[in-house]
Amino acid sequence: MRTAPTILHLDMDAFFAAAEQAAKPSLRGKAVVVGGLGPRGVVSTASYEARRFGVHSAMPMSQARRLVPNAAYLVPRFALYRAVSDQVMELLGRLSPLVEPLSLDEAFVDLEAGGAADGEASARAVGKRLREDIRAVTGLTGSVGLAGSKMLAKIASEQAKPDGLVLIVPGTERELLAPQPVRILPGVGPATGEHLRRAGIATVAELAEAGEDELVRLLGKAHGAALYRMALGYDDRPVNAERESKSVSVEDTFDVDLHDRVRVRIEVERLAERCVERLRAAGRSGRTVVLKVRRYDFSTLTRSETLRGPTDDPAVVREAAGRLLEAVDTTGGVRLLGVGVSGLADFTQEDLFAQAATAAAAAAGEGAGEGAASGGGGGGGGPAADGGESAAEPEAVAGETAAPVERRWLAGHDVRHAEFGPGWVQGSGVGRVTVRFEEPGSAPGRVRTFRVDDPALEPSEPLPLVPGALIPGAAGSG
DNA sequence: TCTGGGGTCCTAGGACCC
DNA sequence: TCTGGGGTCCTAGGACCC
Repeated sequence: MRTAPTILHLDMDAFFAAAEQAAKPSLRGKAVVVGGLGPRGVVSTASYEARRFGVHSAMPMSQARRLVPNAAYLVPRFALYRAVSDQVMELLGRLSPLVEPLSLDEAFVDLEAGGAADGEASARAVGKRLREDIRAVTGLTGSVGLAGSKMLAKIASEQAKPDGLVLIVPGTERELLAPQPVRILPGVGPATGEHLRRAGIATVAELAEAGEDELVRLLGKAHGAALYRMALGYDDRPVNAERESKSVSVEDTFDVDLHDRVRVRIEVERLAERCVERLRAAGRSGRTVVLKVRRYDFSTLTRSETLRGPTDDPAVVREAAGRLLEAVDTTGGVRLLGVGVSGLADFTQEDLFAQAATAAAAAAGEGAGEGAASGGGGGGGGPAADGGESAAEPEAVAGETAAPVERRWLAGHDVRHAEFGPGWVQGSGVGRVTVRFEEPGSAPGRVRTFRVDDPALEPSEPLPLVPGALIPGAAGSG
């Protein structure tokens, strides 16, 4: 807890939907819903225009379509959101070395650590300037909360939404929180809220009155104690810029339930491979393999197996996941499968063996020379040291690009036409693809339809939302 | 056309060790 | 032989968040 409101929380407004509206001028001011478009999709983000009709995150897409049949429905384009997120995080990094991203569109910043602000006036000025910079660089709006703690800064940004700034003056926390419903506190969701309601606790004031012992009795040791402190407005968690991920997982919900055991097995193996790809891309390895199964009736179970050492070997993870599957009853059908790896390390067991071998060799007085790749902090992604296979990667891929693969025109994705220029796919089917020709910063554009195999039409990368603004990592840094 | 995907943290019981 | 406790690891599930 500090006496100056120098913890900043930034939350971009309706981030995915706003990014799509910025990318597609014809959607500005219109209801836009981003999420899964399959039969079992849910809403990721709805634009404020769509929220007015009751659409919100996590709502089944089918329900959203009933509420707003005329909205634009789009799949998420994470490459675009990540690029915009990088721009925003770069701006935050200019304020302080202590930036803690919570997701693509949210972060805490410790303004004191950066020397950017030391009191109410300077903090407010920094927040105001940040919002202006974000708008200038990304074309999007973000809301800012400023307070003396993470919890209050987050509550402040929520109150600031959309497109605002709220500063909570230190010392006023308790009176501000007291009349609020308990659900305002982070960590109080539907279950805890209901639990407390049944105990006659509806507001933060009542939470504080109940006392720590009572809350621990109701909710358990950690949760009860944490909630009591938060109810008093007390929160001294530091902004942590160095959080490392603790697990990696992938999962798929199928459009229709899977019944065929062989098919289930194949899907599990595919998921294991995708999971390992992500693991390796992050330069990590893991010891515990987790299989997740959601059955036809939505009942969900997990089975896990801890290996003797960390691995990033697809075969090892695939086989572990396969063993775990054998112990699961899938009669009735499978709705979702997932494979995850936790117990992450920066080294694999093979690395350790290699290290041990190197050490042993060194001890034996042999190869004193260069072997010592390892070392502590190293990012060094290098997979196993042993000779072998490394040559195996690029050429197959290179060859494939040249071949005329069947192109799929994904709704909402960017394209470029040799004659008409940049646009995006509005829809496709029966051999035709409909494109709207517009781009960030342009006037709303017109629609044209082409044959799906029109050679003048090609997929393209997302364009910067503000023409001319630099997307970090795209061109040379400068 | 009910209910995504990627995470974090906590609890609780059993095994095992001291 | 009985009694007791503490700590750590593993597994499974649940709540919560974006």
